[in-house]
Amino acid sequence: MSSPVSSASQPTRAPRWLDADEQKAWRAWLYSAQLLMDRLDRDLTHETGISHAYYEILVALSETPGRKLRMSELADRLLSSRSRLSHAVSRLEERGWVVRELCQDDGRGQLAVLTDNGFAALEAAAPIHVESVRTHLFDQLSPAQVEAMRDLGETLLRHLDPPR
Amino acid sequence: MSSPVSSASQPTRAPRWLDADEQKAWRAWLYSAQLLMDRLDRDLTHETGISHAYYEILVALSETPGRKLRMSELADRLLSSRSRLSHAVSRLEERGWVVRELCQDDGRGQLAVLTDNGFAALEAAAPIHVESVRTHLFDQLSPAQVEAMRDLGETLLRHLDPPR
DNA sequence: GTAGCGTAGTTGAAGACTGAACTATTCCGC
DNA sequence: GCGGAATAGTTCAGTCTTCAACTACGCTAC
Repeated sequence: MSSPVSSASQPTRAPRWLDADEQKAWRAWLYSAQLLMDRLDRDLTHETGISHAYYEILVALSETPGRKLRMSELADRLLSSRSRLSHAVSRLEERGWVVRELCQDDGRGQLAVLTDNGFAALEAAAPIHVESVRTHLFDQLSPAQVEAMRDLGETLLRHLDPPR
Repeated sequence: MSSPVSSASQPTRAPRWLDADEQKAWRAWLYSAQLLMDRLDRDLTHETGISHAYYEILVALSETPGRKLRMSELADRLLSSRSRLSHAVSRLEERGWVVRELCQDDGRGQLAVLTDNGFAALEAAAPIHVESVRTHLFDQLSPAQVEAMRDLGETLLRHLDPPR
């Protein structure tokens, strides 16, 4: 924004404030989302030493043929900035869970490759994480609520991250 | 966790893996939540210079009689750690939007008080933020979806943050 | 072939978050 | 009153994220 002054030529539209119901819905969604993400990350970090951010990187690599991905492709899949991913991969390299490899077809490219140690760490962590997701999410919801969650998520995704 | 070895006395239960539908629902929720929060924070930060975290502090204070709250009370309302809040309030103090005040009834206590400048900053930011929430959330959803969102949020809140 | 532009990825500095350690005050039982 | 436990809040060090600057390579047209 910039000028809070409302002028005749470009009148400031009246804000479309949220009504009480919308407030309630928004707050409930926001707080539950924060608490859930926080809880899942804490469970995972405390029980396995792997943060959820790192876990997602390992998962993405493990699901790929050859267990390797271009840095930019990986960043896109994880909704991460390239910078963030680059830092994170460096840390995972220090742990010996990932190595970087030059990309054959493109001299600019780098591949992040999951090591056997990295895969083993993921295998150990996965049951812990899935149990946590069950406990704090699916066990709390009816099948209809799960369906609603999916519908909601997909609707928002179509707007926020339209399929390219 | 600790030992990945399954013993006879304490057999490792088979992980309750997510099926394809659950995966889809979970991913859709997770990604949409990340994208939405990210988007709202960016809109607000770029257009007003106030991060969503700071904004929430200002809102909480503004809604309170006297526009002041105990640090711990504020932290609880915002689902924030005391440490995080303490840092954030220090930054807000540097901006002149909040001041700390000694608590009369409790010598250990501190009050965070919203200044007039802080209130003005909030007044300027609020229309921007509400428009952003409308655009990226409510404008995308049907009334039924809004209701489902609220139901979902409240259900999870009862589990994650049971009313004391 | 080479200039210019776009893309891939890394780096560094600054801000923000976390958990643990620390100070100061209050509460409670005796 | 007083010693010990609990509470309120801050601080520190370490980690993570962001943004902008930077290097390096590829692509296109001349």
